[in-house]
Amino acid sequence: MLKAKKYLKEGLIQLTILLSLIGVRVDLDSYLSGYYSPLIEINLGPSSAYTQTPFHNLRETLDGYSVHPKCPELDHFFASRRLLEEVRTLGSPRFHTSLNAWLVHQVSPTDKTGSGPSSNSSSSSSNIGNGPALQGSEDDREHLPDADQATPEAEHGPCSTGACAFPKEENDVQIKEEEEPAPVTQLAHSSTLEQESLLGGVTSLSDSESHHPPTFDFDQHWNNLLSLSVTDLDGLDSLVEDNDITTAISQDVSLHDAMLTTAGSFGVTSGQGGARHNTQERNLLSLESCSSSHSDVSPGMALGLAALPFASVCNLPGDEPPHNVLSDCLDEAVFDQINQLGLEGLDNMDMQLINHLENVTPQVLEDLDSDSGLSLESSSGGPVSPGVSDMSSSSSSSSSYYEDEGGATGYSSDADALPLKGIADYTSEWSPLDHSESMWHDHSYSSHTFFNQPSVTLLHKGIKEEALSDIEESGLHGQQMSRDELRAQAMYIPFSVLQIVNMPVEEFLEILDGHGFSAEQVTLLRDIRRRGKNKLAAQNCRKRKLDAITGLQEEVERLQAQRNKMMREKQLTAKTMCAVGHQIKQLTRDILARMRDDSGQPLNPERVTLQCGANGRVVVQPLRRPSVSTSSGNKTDKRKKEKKQ
DNA sequence: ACCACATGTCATTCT
DNA sequence: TGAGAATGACATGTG
Repeated sequence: MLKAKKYLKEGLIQLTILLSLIGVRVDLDSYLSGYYSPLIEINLGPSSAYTQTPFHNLRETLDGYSVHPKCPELDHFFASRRLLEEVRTLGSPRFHTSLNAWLVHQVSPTDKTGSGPSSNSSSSSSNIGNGPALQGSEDDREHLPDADQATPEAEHGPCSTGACAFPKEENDVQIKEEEEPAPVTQLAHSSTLEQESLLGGVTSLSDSESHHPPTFDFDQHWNNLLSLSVTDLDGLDSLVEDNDITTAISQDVSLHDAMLTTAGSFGVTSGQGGARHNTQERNLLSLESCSSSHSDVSPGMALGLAALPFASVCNLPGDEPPHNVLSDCLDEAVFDQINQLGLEGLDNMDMQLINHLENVTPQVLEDLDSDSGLSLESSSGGPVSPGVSDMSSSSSSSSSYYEDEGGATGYSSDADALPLKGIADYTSEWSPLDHSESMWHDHSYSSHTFFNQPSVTLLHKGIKEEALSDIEESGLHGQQMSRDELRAQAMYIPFSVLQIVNMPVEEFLEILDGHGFSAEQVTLLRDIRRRGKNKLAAQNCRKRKLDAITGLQEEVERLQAQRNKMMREKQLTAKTMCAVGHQIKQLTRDILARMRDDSGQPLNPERVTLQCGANGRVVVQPLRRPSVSTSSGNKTDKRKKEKKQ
């Protein structure tokens, strides 16, 4: 019954489309709002049609669910999605691809045998080689009672009808991913062909008997469009695990449920459940670890958003339940559409995605989080190392050694990865560790080689201040170590400068109080920390200053360009006005030359002129002599001046 | 030697 | 009230 209802709606939609092609608008909102709600009209002129909620409308919904308003990735994501939708509608003005999402249910599970409907690569063939695309829909509409029988037939693959010219579609999803860089051009191409085929379909509706069995040309056509939608929804399609089309249709599983049930097990085929699920959850831990405050984002969601342009996951509010963050904000209709996508090769795609995520290094994730261009805080290990988590977790402070706020916000090094207990467990070892990418830009005081050493043995207590001065004066160590490093060594402070600077203030205060440091050592520790913080602050400040200068320069250029443009427009307008004035004058002369006064003499253009009134009437008016008027005016002015005097 | 630039440091103010 | 961020000014090293 549900299938029949769907096919009835399909027929209605297709009828609506047909009617829209001839300029008749049909409001299916009330009809379909229960299933495809809400419907949104896209006014595309004479062929406007009602369509289902476009995905980009989720932006507002997401706003309602407190998605971080400053998330640039999200902005980019929705902006690009909106643009893509606009391009799609431009290229295919008669349909909105979202409308066709549920038609993909006719994709057969037996498509693995090579007869399945192509979601993307078959677009050209189906558009070119096959006749009117609407023919299939017409047949579909005529065979609505046979919809249940038609579905299994469709499951045997549309290529059985001869409509598919690309029989090998086992990895259509992968192909989709590979061809993703050129969706717009492909879309434009397919859209043009689509229009042609649609027009052909309109003209050939009457002779439907001579055409192929139902739906497949049309379905492939829809699938072509849908494949783009699916490409757009690549962050979601991995959440659909059911390949069985009939199951997808009959069970009516919402994506909401799919997200919850397949969270972390995206793409896992039924029956494999457990272990793989855990494995993928583990895989996602690295993704989640990019921000500890977001650790409660569900793996499924994380993966789904990982497909977004570098995952706005990290900016999602961590205190939001996962389904509240995404699934609640997704339209129910979108869920239905996506749920019903019988996507072949989804497992393959998911595994690729998983592998891709596994290959994402913490450094990459850190780069995604950090918007700073400074190299000082980018370490080889990155802040997303487990050590950081350990440290921050072991720390009683809420802050971390690495403050991920963008810019030069912290001394970043592998020393940060040391658990604090390990730091506290000092005896005679320094542990600056690998600072190959550390913040030490001070070419005057330090060099990277010092930090490349895995560990530097602390100078033992026998070394005196003189030794320090000797070291400082000596070329080698004096060049390799910063002043504060030397001072710290000289004062037997068992912490590296990085540790001193980056540790939370609570830890720092505990160390100052609890380790029996002398007053000089405490002062030095405070100075080292202050200088280190200030060094970073200075670097940030300079970066901001440069950015501000750059921004101002760009604005100056923009304003100059705008000024030049306006100047050109002004000149052009002046020229136009001059030409128009000249034309008017010439026309006036012509007209006056053909007119006669009461005595039958032609009007003198020197004495009269034509005036166009506000009501459109043109009258002849005597022309004032400017010399007379000005002279009289001057006389009156002179009189006024005399009166005043 | 001079200059431009990068970077560190200090002092100060503000949050 | 202290920590830290921000920033101007100065010092220093480098090319």
